[in-house]
Amino acid sequence: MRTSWADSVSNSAAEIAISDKNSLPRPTRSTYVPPHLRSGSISDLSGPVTGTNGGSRWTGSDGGGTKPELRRQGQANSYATAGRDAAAGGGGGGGGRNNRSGGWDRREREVNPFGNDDKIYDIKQNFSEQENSGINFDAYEDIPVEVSGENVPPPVNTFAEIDLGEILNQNIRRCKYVKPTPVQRHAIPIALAGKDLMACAQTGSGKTAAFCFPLISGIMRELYAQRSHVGRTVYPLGLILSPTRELSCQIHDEAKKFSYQTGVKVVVAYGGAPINQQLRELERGVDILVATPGRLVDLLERARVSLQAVRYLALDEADRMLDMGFEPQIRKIVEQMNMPNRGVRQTMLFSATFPREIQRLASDFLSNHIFLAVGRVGSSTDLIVQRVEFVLESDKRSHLMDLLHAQRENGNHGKQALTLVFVETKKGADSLEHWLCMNGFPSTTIHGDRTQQERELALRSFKSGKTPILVATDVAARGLDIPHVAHVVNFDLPNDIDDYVHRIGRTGRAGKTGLATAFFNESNLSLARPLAELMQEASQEVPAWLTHYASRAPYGGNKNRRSGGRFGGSDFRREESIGKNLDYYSGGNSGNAYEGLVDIAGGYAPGVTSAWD
DNA sequence: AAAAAAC
Repeated sequence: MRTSWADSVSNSAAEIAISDKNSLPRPTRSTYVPPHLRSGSISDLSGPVTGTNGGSRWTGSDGGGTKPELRRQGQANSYATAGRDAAAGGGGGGGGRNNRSGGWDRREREVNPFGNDDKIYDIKQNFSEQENSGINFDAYEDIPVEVSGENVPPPVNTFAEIDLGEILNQNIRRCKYVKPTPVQRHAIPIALAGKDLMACAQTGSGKTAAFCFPLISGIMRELYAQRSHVGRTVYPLGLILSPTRELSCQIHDEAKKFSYQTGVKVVVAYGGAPINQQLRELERGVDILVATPGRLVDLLERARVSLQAVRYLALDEADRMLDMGFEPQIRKIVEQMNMPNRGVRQTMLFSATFPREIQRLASDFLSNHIFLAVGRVGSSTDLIVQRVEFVLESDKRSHLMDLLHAQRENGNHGKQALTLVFVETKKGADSLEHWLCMNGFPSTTIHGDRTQQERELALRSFKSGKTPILVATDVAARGLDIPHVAHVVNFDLPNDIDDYVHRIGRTGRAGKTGLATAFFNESNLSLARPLAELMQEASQEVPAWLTHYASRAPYGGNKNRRSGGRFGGSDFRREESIGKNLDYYSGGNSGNAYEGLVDIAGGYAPGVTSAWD
């Protein structure tokens, strides 16, 4: 029984894959060029992407003066053919897409990220299993959708409608995805059409796959986009950035599953871990680089990575990536590191929340983008039961203890359900964790003062149930897909309602239900109004005392950018054009499949989405 | 004020 979108493989299988990665046999020379390609002259390398001298894309100095030592693999005929080769386990079929990876057939070298769970070939046998794969798709029907922008491609209802190719389809089946989630149904066709995209979708609704599939598919399709390197500099074609190391790892793990046997190589780079291993991995070739910003800048400054060949840029948790703390770094990476300009590359931004001012800032990186919002009110799903309790600072620990005791007694055979406890500070995390352990609740903690090793150990220990309580700072607030989290406790509430949305989104994933409890007191007054509104929109019970605090809170005091208190899903261009009494889309919108608000999934007539609008 | 992100 699975609860996660991509991590449909059992934890143990995933761990095997991780440990195998460390013992992978490596080619003795990363720059090996197979004999049949050695005769390839440099003039063969002057394609649109790989041409160092005449190539229009590479205008930097990387190749200047030195003789470029580019690898180029045989042209693929079609990836469908490669897929048959791969499925048959056949040896080096000439021209297969898999040959991209370095000229020699490395399929046997590729760790199967699905481990022992790889049973896709008997589709019929697996069909009933798929239907029970733990993804509750019914929970995603009736979902309001807003799309704006020019020439929006229509959504699809099945993966079969999307021409992703046979290999990707096999991986989709291996992941036990039966049909696309709403964000996937809309975002994948938009991305495949080459459009820039800003996409808001609820936590846990399958965003990673929504940007990974088009990236992988696009890289497979582009015959001229051959992987290459100049000296020790590698040139990824796709770049995926995320705000935390653990999230980058998670995206990498999922992307590895999606790209299995496609020949598309995914590499991850993040701080806190020895750089040498990451460098070696990069040297072996990279098509899609998943990274945190700091380590990427390091790699760029060492000239071990160049962004000149990037055709796809995806920012996960994009509003976080563009907030005050990250924006300068992102701007440096995107604007000052030889990355092709917007409009040349394709840019996709994903998040569950998208404050209007961040949308405005993000438009610097986008070219005529399509805005997509998929989700129910509040962007907190109504799969999560939200509770708020008034708890004085001094009572928080004993109150938490009461909750944990009750939970243990109600739980399965006295086993503690996985509980994620968010606190404000790193010190507070350590001290609460220590206190819980002293009081008989096996706990661990994850925050930025711990070593990366400790952080990853904590996460594993929590996932496995060894320490069923994880005390965390906001490092764990976004994106992490931890199956079976039954309860999120906001021991300390965040100051920003968007952070609250992301935190509680660690439960209630993949269509499963979850519980979120918040401890509210007088130090959280600024959150009273947005929290009350959010809960009300999600049809949650709002305590009278909270309504009271909310009514006394000053208007506009918080940076609630939700006009009318709605879920953070509305195109800032639309709002601003309304404000200026201008129709931003007067020219281009007429040909749209959807104009304005259309409920595609729910079967409502247009205009009946007022509750959400 | 706090958190995250390179060495």
